[in-house]
Amino acid sequence: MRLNGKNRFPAIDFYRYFYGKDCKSGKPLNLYLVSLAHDHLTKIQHHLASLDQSTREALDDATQFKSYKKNEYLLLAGEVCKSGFQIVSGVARKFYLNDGKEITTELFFADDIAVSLESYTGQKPSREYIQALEPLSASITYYQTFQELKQQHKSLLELDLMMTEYYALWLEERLFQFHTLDATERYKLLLEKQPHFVQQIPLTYLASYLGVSLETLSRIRAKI
Amino acid sequence: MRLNGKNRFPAIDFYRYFYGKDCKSGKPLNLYLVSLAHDHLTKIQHHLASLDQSTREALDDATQFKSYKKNEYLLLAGEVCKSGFQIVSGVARKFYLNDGKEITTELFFADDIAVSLESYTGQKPSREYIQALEPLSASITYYQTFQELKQQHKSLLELDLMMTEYYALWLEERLFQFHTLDATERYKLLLEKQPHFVQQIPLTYLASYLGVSLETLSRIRAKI
DNA sequence: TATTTTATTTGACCTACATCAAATTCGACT
DNA sequence: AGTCGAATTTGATGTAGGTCAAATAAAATA
Repeated sequence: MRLNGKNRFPAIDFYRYFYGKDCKSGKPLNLYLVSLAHDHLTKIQHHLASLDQSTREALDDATQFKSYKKNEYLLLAGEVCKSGFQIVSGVARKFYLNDGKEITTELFFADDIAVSLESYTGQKPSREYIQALEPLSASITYYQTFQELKQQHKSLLELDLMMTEYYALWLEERLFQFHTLDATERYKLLLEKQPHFVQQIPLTYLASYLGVSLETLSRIRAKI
Repeated sequence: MRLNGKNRFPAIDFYRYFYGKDCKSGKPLNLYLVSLAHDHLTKIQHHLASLDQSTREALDDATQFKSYKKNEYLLLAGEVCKSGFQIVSGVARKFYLNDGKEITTELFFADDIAVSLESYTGQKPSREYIQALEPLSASITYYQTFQELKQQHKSLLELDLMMTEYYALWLEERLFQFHTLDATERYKLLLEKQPHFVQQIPLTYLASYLGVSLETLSRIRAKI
């Protein structure tokens, strides 16, 4: 699949976690990442822009489109995550089951790449589900193929490293937020920095993603 | 610095996050990683073992030892994390300040590699501190040097990717635990799987690492 | 060994948030 | 428009764990 010249593996949501200040006090927050993630994404963009022609073509040729209906699963727990899904359009979520309850850990929008890292990197059964929340189309790159491509094109190996670093930074940021912000602050931050999350994601999933109960999130919204 | 043949960049604590069951019920836990991290470390070990001679020597030559006194900082907030620290002996912690309070995010033992990822990968001022908790010696590899080595030796680029993946998996596991276990369960798990943490780390830091107050941890210990 | 300092425990109280349950609003479909 | 089911809100109540303060215990230093 080719997108003639248009960057692939690009944005991973450019605005995600580009936070600058504490939403409670309004004063600069002692924030872990602040603009870090932003810089890191810029780095990735640059890297992508400077991929040589043959690499880009090899990469494009290795991918294919696939469409999913609303609520359809891109990945089921128990399956091996044999490919990475770059969202072309639509919205998806990643979640796991604990004690019979779904815990949503990540939300995916256009350009984001959805994988279950543990399953993908180890090629073992996933404990996570990836589910389309609305009709969705994704460009798919198979693990096996990408592994081979990385051997042939060092720049793709570098790309993989950068994206993994980015994910790790994102996880650090998430941990940071859970440790330092209360539910209201987390919601306000989301509202400020990723308003599309709030607009497009059903409350249940949003609450789970923010680590609060549905009822509490509802009260928070009423209060603000 | 050479360690004639002995693997470097190795363990990162082989037993870390190799959990199999729920400490509350004793029944198998719907656990995210279970043996995943273990497998991933095995993969890293294999990769290390199969580095070719020239690569290993280049790597060894690029490192040097450094010793730190108790409470001395390997990295201060505000500084750029210009190197990775592989602990040879001693114990260290990573923490940041929030609202004047220290939040400990990671504990390092022999063979672990201590860095501030955001600072290291972006070569920008760190928001985290890394501090020796007792007399410590570390083998140091400079960022700049390692970047160059990665260009010359693809296997080191692959190594970096694997280690970053490992760190991301570790972060996922940590998030998982915070979402699914209460303070007592987290402590019990730590006690079961990483007893050396409990033995060697002062309670204050341990509490912070577990995300509870000092007093609560003290009560948990009294209760068990 | 006595004395100060630091680490840990214990107690009393409080708050953010969960849980359960009922009410309401919103949408989809006939 | 009217009906059914799902999503969201609102209410009442419970609790894990935080905070502040005081009491020990342990460690360091004179």
